[in-house]
Amino acid sequence: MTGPIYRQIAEELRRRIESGELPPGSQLPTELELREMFDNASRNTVRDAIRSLVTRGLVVTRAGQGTFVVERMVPFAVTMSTDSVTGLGGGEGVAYMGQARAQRRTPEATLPRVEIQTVSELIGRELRLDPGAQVVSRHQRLRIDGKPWSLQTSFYPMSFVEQGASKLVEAKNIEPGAVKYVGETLNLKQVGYRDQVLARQPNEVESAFFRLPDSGVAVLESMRTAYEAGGKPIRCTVTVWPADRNRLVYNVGAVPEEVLLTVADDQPGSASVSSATGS
Amino acid sequence: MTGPIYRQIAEELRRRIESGELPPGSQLPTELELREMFDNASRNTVRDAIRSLVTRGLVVTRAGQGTFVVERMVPFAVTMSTDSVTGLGGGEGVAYMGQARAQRRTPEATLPRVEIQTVSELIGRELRLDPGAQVVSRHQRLRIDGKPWSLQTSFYPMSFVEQGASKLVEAKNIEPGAVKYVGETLNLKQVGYRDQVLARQPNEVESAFFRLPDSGVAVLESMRTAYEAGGKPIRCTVTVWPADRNRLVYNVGAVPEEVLLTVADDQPGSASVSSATGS
DNA sequence: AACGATTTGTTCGTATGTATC
DNA sequence: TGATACATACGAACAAATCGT
Repeated sequence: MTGPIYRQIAEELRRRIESGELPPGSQLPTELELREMFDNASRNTVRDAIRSLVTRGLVVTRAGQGTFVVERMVPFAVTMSTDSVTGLGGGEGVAYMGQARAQRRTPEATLPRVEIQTVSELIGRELRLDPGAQVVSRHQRLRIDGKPWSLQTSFYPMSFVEQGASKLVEAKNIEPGAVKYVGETLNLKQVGYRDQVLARQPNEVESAFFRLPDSGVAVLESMRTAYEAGGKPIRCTVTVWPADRNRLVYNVGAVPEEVLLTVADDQPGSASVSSATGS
Repeated sequence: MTGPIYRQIAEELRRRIESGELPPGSQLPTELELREMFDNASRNTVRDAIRSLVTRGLVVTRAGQGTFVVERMVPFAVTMSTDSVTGLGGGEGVAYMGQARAQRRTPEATLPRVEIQTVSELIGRELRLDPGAQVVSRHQRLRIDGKPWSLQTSFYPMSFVEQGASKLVEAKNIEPGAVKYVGETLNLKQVGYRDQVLARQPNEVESAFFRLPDSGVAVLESMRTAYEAGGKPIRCTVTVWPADRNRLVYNVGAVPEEVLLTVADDQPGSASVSSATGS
């Protein structure tokens, strides 16, 4: 056919996977078997083909065992906003909102690791602080059913601590919720927030914590900046999830209640695949 | 050190890139030069190291030219929701909202490619249609400044057409906006929507349209389901963007106006990198 | 616990093709 | 046209992980 050999092999395997001939969880032929199947191509050529499937997230390789079609777990729906039902006017721990909605699963968080840092350029712009200003960062690792789920870091202006919100620098959970605590202590009420959502490749720390394979799985990152009534930013929270088992849900305006309780249980990409077919 | 040679080489190169010693756009040493730099490792070993950097999105290779540190373009902020300023109670083309906000850039869309399909399981669940029901799909490709930007497909129940919204099956832009047209024709008013955001590896069509490299760049997908006052879904829109040059912005509640107009111009991952450092 | 068989992972050498300048 | 640089392909050997005996 056309194109390099490793690509032809990869395409053929992809066809068999997507047709269901190689169902999720099943083992691919070994590299030696694939060699024979494809005109005695070199083992390295077969491995190039497999590598391209790994990068696309279609298969995983396990040393000593074989190569397997990925079994996607049920994606977890993280509710990021709900106008109608919850009516979250101001108070509660916005950063924990999604976690609290863990349907039928039990979330747990490590104690926060608290640091006082010179603000980065990025966070400084969000919190509208001068370069060189100090911020409190509170970092947590969250798990669901014991499995790593998200990494989260919240940044507050150090001035909040000086003005009396001293619990911010304690490495303990702030019980009524950090936003509520800051609101009560400093008389600041959260009236809105802005989420910036992006996807990127994981860094080393994230790969290790989430136990991600060498490649193929991106992470979703949300940077949430919360504002008080005067329009001043109160805090900035950066949360990172592995993209293969999470989706972020934003409800805007009136959304039927039964939909709000729905758990997403489909395969990602299905919609666009069908829509994009046939240039 | 520890670990395989190609990993050591990759780590060393990554260090030089992130320290600024190899700034964005600069050329890496050639494979032969890298061979000499790293204890006369095999050229294949050097290539393995570079490949891992490509997969992480740190460098790109160009045949005949060399390997270069990636230059990220300014990420485009796609506004997905604004409660306060725009006050989008119901009408306007929700799916085009983000595009209309193209700051200082000129968006253009292809004419819609219209198809009548049997509904997929995924879309059927969103639109609450029975299996086997028919839907109208309207597919568009959007560009900004002539460069590919997003792929978008909207699905409507075929019953809408039978009830009089005949423009839905015409391969032309619906001028007042499709949602408005449906609303006026069928007396349905959009009162809310639900966005599901995920990230995944691009499929073939997407890779081709967005001209994505073989690996390293994920796509962001948003599936937006719009609801009318009775709680019935009106339409479902799936939009896909390349993740390396877009971020989705959700404004909830009161967000200061000057923030709404801000263009994001930072590097992704900066926030979490600093926060995650030091386990 | 030890061993062998199987399977993927790493590393090397070499040759040739293709893109770019 | 030639030189340079990455892309593809092959063969070979040994390492490391896994599993069953």
